[in-house]
Amino acid sequence: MDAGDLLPIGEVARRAGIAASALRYYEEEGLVASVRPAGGQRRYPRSVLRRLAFVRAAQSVGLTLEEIRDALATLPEGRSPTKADWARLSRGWRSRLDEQIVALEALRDGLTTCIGCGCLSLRDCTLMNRGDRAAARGPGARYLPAALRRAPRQRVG
Amino acid sequence: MDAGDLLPIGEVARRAGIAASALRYYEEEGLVASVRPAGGQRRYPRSVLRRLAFVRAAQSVGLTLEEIRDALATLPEGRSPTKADWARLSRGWRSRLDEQIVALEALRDGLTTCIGCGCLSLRDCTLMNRGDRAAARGPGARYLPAALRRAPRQRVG
DNA sequence: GTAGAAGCTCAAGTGAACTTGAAGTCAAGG
DNA sequence: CCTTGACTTCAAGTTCACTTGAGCTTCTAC
Repeated sequence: MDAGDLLPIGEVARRAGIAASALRYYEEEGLVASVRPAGGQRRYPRSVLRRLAFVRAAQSVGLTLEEIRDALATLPEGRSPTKADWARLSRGWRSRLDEQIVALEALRDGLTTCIGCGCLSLRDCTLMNRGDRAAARGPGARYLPAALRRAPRQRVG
Repeated sequence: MDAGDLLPIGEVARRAGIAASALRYYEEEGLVASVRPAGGQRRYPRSVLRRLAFVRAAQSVGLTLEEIRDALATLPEGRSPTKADWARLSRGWRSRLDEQIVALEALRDGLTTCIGCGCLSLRDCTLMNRGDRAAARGPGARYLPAALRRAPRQRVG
C-alpha cells in the first residue's frame, strides 16, 4: 500500500455506505472531488470518507445538498480541514437541531392541547398557524429525511 | 346562509391555507370529498376544514398522504367524528413525535461528541451508523417537511 | 491473453406532493 | 345579455436526490 492511499469508487461506496451512483452524482454537484489517473477511473483520497460522513450527517439534519456544498466550500483550500474547521461547520446545525427539537416538542404539546382535545380549530391552533405560514412554497416533495422516518421499509426489488 | 353551509373551493383554500389545486389533488387521492350540485362545481361542508387541519398536522409529523388517508379511513362513516375519534387518530403521532425528538436529540448529542470533536469516523460514529441503516431506500427526495425547515423562502414568481 | 469484475458516460426514470397551463364552463352583478 | 371571476378537466411540468439501463472501457487475476 503505497500510492494505495487512493481508493476506487466501489471501495468508497462500500465504506461510506453510499452507492457509487450517488458518489458520481455528488461529484457532479460539487460535493466531493476525485482524481483521474491514466485510464480515467475515479480515485479518492481517504479524506473523502470524512467529507462524506459530513454530507450524511448534514442530510440527517435536513440540509439540502446545495446547502451542504456551500458549507463545504467554506473549508480551507490548501490544507486538510482541522477539528476546528469541522466543528465550525457543524456548529450551525446545533442550533438548527435545537430549533427542530423545539418545533417537534411544540407540535407534540400542541397535539395534547389542540388536536388531542379534538378542537382542531384552524384559527386558534398554533399548530395550524405554523403550517399555514410554511405553506407558500413551490412544488416538489416535502417529507422527512430517512433518519427521521419510521421503519425504513426495504425495497422489494 | 342556509344551504350556505357548503363552501366553494376558493373559500376552503383561503381558510385552510391550502391551494385549490392541492384540494383537488387531495380529493383525487381520497383524502377529502366534495359534493357536486348542478353545474358540477365542488362544494365542501364546513367539516372539511377540520379534516384538512388534520392532514396538515399529520404532514408536519412526517406522515405521507397515503398514511394520512389510511388514518382518516378509520373514522366512522355515518356520524361526524367526535373528540375521541380525533384523539385516537392523533395518539399514534405522539409516539412518533417522541421518537423523532429522541432521534434529533441523539443526533445533536452525537454532534457534540462525534462531529463536534472532529473525529467523524465512519465506523465508530453512532450518527453514521444510523445513516447507514437508513440508507437502503429507493430514489426520490428525502428532506424535511415544511414545518421543520428553516426560512421557508417565498417563491419569487 | 483473456475472462470477468468493476468502472465509465449519458439519458432517462423514480417518488411524493403538488403546480401550471390550456381550453373550456358556471355563477353573480350590472 | 354580457362581462368578469371563479371554477372545471386533463396533461404535463417541477423539485430533490438519486437510481437504472445501455453500451462501452479498464483493471485484475488466472
